[in-house]
Amino acid sequence: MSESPEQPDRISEAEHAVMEALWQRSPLTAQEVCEEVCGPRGWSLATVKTLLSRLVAKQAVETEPDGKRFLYSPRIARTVYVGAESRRLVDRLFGGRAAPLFAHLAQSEQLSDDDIAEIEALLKELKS
Amino acid sequence: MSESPEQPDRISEAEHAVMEALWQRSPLTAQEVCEEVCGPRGWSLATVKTLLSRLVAKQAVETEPDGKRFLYSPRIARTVYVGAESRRLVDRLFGGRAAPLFAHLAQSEQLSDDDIAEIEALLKELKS
DNA sequence: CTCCATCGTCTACACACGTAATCGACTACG
DNA sequence: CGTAGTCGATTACGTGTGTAGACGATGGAG
Repeated sequence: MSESPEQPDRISEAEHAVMEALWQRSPLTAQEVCEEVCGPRGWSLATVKTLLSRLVAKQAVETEPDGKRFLYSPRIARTVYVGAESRRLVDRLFGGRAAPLFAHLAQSEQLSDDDIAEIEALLKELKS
Repeated sequence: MSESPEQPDRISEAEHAVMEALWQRSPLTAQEVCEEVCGPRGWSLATVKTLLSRLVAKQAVETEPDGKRFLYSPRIARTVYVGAESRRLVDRLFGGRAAPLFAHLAQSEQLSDDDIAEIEALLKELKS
């Protein structure tokens, strides 16, 4: 069989920071991405360029030529990424069930009153 | 100052599998850990030995001599590990707020009816 | 006492990741 | 037209990780 499943390469932590910038606004040049992330993470432009290349190789980002440079845009939606990562965590730590995760967050007091209110509202909505 | 903060080394994915075995039952010998995990992951005993050493180095596992071999036990509680990992995810993907995670799970239909019922019960409890 | 099975330790090696310098091509200014 | 700046591509290098073989000590069987 053709190697279709193509389990998409994982996006690393550093790469994720770059993705966030692109999810916020795109397309961006490498320069612009750097303006977003180099400060907070203390990176050089070279680092961002490397990360962008790797993301392109991983097919997580696509390029569009613009004169002599490239414009970069995400090729995978943030929701998809976030969903996959959440699922990974839930699978790995909670046997695939979301309720124990919730229970854990609740018990360890990582839920604020606002969170609880918000979740209640969501629940109500879900039941209708 | 003495190097107290000692941000504990991260436990890698493979190491985590070993931890799960120890959390389920401990103390165990390397041999016994292997009986638990080597099959499913297709590992050799040597691999488990390496992972156990690294976990000892990371102070995530402690040893107790038993004749010529060691018995291994977890040094960090599963709840602590799970809490830290959950927090990491929530911080990285949802700006530290748990409600959006919940919303995401709900929207992507990763919540079963059972989950919802269970969470409702938890909520009721939280409010009392 | 001798030898073998077994234990933990050491060493190994390829690949991913974080981080960056360098290089050859090209463009825009003078 | 030449040259300085900028761009992506290539190369680099240390560390962590996945995976495991080799080795020296040692305890138990005979």
